[in-house]
Amino acid sequence: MISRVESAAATRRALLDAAAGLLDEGGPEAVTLREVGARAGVSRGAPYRHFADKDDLLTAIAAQAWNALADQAVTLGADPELSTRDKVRAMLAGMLATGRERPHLYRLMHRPPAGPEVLQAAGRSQGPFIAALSDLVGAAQAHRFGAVLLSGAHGAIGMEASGQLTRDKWKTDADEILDTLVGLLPAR
Amino acid sequence: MISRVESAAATRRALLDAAAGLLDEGGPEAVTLREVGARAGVSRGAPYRHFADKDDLLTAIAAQAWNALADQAVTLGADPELSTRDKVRAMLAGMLATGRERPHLYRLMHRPPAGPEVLQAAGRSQGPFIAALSDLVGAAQAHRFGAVLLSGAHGAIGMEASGQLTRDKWKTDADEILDTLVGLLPAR
DNA sequence: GCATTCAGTTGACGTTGTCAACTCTGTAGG
DNA sequence: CCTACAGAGTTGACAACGTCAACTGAATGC
Repeated sequence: MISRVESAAATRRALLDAAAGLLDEGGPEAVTLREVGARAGVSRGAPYRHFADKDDLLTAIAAQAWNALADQAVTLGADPELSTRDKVRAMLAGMLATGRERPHLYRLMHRPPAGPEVLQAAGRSQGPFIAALSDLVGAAQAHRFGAVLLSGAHGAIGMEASGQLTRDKWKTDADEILDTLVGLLPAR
Repeated sequence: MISRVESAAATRRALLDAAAGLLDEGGPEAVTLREVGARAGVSRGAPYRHFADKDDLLTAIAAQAWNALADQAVTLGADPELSTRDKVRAMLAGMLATGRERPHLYRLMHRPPAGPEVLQAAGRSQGPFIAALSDLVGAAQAHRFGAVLLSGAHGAIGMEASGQLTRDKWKTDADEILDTLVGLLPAR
């Protein structure tokens, strides 16, 4: 038997999935509440029972994506097979993979201004990152290194997405930039 | 006496200025062709005499902004008072200033996918940048260094704009990240 | 002087986000 | 078991928007 709250939660998930799918397939302008509702099997007004407005729905998608990245970071941080340096590298590579496979979602995740919901989810993904860096460079330097690494990775992903970072022009790509950035860390 | 082509060019400029102003003041959703026309003193249909559609108008604004940055870079590159390292630093600082003072415009400049018009204007701004780096690290390494520096700067600007790079959380800011990045270059 | 070109206007249409009123159905309280 | 309620979902309506087609008018070239 499906209770009412279960059914409502399922609809909410269906709406999020539908919107994320439309975003991936057709970019931001393809995400219309009417089409989101249709894909989720409900009407155009149904989303307003679960989200304040369209922006709120998009924010929820961004937060969800950040949380998925956070889960991945937590898993990587706890992996005993990986060196600390490889953990850092893998966390940045996870961001790069999102940027390449789901560019519109990636851009949505960095849409300003980030609300508290998104900031918290993003912060959760940065916890294991800082922890790994603390192992390598000490707690005092971890934040400064982290900011440089994260900025570099985020910038490379963005420039690659917009078509500005091409191997043709720069003789390199985002992967190599990640290598260079991680290479700044002491090897331990 | 104002000829017809002069008047048309003036209207085109007025449309660009109006759209850029609306973008700065109210973000992307504040840029409506109706309001752009009103600010430029023409009707809602007038923009279609100068731009294919709204997207084309936004692209023109992005290209214009890149060209302004390119002009600045050219001037900096030719400044005999500045050390090569200071030139590089100043060029990146120019990007940072745009990102802080006109965040919506900055985001528009990096909107994917960048059309040829935007790519060319952006490339023009990168010429002096590469030239300065060649002075410091040699032509062979200039591109690889340039990609890292530009990625780092762009990422820091973007994270600051979205509210993710705060001194409270990272004990640093975009200025210091720029210093760190430029510090990677040999001092000459 | 005349035809032409082209910037600019206006009316219209489809799409979209959003609200208000409505229906319907589990669920809680007696 | 019955009733009242809460809340998920639907539908009609509206304003705003991008865009097109038809139209106007004036500067330009011959």
